[in-house]
Amino acid sequence: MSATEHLKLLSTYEKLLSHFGRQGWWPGESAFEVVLGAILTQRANWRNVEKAIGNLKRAAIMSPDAIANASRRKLENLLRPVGFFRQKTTTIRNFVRHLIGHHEASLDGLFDAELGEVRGELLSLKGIGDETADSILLYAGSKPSFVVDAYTIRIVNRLGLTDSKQYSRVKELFESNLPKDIEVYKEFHALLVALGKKFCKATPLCANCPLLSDCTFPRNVQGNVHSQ
DNA sequence: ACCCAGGTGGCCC
DNA sequence: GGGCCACATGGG
Repeated sequence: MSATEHLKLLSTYEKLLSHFGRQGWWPGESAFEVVLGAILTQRANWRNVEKAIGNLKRAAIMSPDAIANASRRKLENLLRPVGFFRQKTTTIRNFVRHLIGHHEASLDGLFDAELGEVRGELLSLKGIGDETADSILLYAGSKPSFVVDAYTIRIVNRLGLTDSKQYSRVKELFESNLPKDIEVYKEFHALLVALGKKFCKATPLCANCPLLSDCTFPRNVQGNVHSQ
């Protein structure tokens, strides 16, 4: 990546921060709740994730042990609002069983290893892929692992920073061009999601987009309201 | 009646 | 590596 593009990435962060303000991610009262949210939000609206987490809290099932002791059917019913609830129930049960079996039910125990090692451990659990692993590492474990999502890829593609759609490539783009700062990683990802939700859908709503002048997305296509 | 949401894994070539 | 599919609920 050229020096110009390096600066473009940094200025993108500054522009998003001044436009949207601090996002303060991840929403959640505890590290364990962040882990659950990271799994539950896979291809799901956050509103529905909040419902499911509310269901767990009301049922007093918010610890690794409580989840391990709950029946599959009980969990599935509580998690129903997020969609893909059978898969996510399996993933969450696998996660807490791993935590109990290998780390005495302690998240600190899980995170008490090198980033790459913990990442590999998370990825070995079925249902936890790149984005979920990185969300857990960054927002629950405070480890410097940049989180890439569909919006992130779409946005850097449209900014002309890369044409790659590969998770690992885009992650590397951010990690090799940003200061290795947990707060920057946390905030940048949250800001990209804020931008994505508001302006960078499949059919973009470009009017008032704070990055309009940096965008290389083809103009004058149907649905694209880039100003002439 | 559509379309989409802060993905993942399996299978195919 | 890329393309396609199932997984499932709820809001616009």
